[in-house]
Amino acid sequence: MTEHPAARTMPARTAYHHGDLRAQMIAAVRDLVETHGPDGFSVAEAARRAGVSSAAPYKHFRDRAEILRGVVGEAMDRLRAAMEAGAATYPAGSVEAVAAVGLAYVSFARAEPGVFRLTFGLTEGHGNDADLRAKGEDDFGVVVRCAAACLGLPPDDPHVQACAYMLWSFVHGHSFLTIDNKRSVASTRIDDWTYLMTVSRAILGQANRG
Amino acid sequence: MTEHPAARTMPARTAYHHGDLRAQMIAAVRDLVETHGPDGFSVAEAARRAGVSSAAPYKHFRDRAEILRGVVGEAMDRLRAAMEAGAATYPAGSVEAVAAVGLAYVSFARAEPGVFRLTFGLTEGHGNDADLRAKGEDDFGVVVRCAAACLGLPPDDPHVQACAYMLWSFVHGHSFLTIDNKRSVASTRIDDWTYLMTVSRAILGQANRG
DNA sequence: CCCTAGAAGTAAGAGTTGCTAACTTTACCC
DNA sequence: GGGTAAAGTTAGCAACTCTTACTTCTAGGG
Repeated sequence: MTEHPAARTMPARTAYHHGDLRAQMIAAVRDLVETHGPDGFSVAEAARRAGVSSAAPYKHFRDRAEILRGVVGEAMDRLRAAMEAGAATYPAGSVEAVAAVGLAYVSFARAEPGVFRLTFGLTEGHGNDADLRAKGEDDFGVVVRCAAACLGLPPDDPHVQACAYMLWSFVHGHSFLTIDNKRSVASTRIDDWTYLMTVSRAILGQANRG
Repeated sequence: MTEHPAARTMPARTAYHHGDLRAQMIAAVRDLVETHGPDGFSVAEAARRAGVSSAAPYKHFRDRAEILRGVVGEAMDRLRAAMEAGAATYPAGSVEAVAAVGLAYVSFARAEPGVFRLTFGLTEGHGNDADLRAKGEDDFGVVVRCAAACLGLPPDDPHVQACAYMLWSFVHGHSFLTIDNKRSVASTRIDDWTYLMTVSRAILGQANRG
């Protein structure tokens, strides 16, 4: 799916065995993370699934952590795409568009809890990675733009930034509690959409109507 | 600190070498998790730090996961204590008390990001653990009671539950984004206390003044 | 068309880890 | 004191990460 830097230096698709082990490794790891949890994967097992020796991946990744970074980067791309798609289903500037972005976020977490947890949980090694940081800002940018459109303010307005951050932490927390099953602790069964609409309205309205 | 079940079956403090390897293991793992990240610990290294052979821990824990569960359980106890202490610094029923609970939560995450991440991130193996589940409900109970007092409603009121859940997901998300350094993505530098007060007021006020 | 550089793979191995099995040491209780 | 059981030890297996040295395939220039 995503085009990787390696595609530049490589004739793409015409190599020793696969020609595209990097992408296949990422896919395999994504699968493993999803089925066995974020730490329940091994590069050995992923290599096995890709049909190569356990040393082969090290021609494409420096170490285990870099493989994870690859998975996370790809996930962040997909998350952003999902958020943008969500926003696009409602008129720009509407509260619904904001809520839809949140729904896309939560849906992603629910659909791929392992990858989601990995993406936001394993920031030990790759927290300083410039590439991932940029992707993170891109993701946040979607929220910011929606909030800005809704509030009728420029995206760099401090109020917009504050609102976007609030929305993000809300949705992020909700996502985590959902996949951690902590949600059932509260005796209420809240519908995602109405929940997100309520929250979005509360946060955005607060600045608007004041 | 915390009294463990093992203390019952054991003469406590008068054994082979330590008499309390279980607690020392938990402490060692907590340290390792804090310094090397949630997956950057090994039971071998923890045992080494405790001054015992790498097989010794298995007399007290079934496996690696159970050690983690021990650390998480202890952390949840401390988190609850911190939240209760926070609430107690303001008059019962005040919005400040609610915000203080949130501040305790965020402070805990900031002080022990590794343990915090472990507590809420590693729900793969021990998500079904009854003990941890109970502790999680206890933690949530603090929020519920504060919200109930603030709203002047019984704790089992659906509205209280919904508000408490909202508050929790908000604070939870904020905590995670904070320790993930995602916070600096937003160009605003928000003070924790005013942030939490704003949020608490918004969520609780919404039902109150309507 | 060959031949060479280098990318992409393999096999073998060092070192660490999780966990088990079998044994030993210690403390308590009668 | 002797028996019992908890709490520790050593030894060892299988698996994993990552390295080194070797092989194989492909692309591209002369």
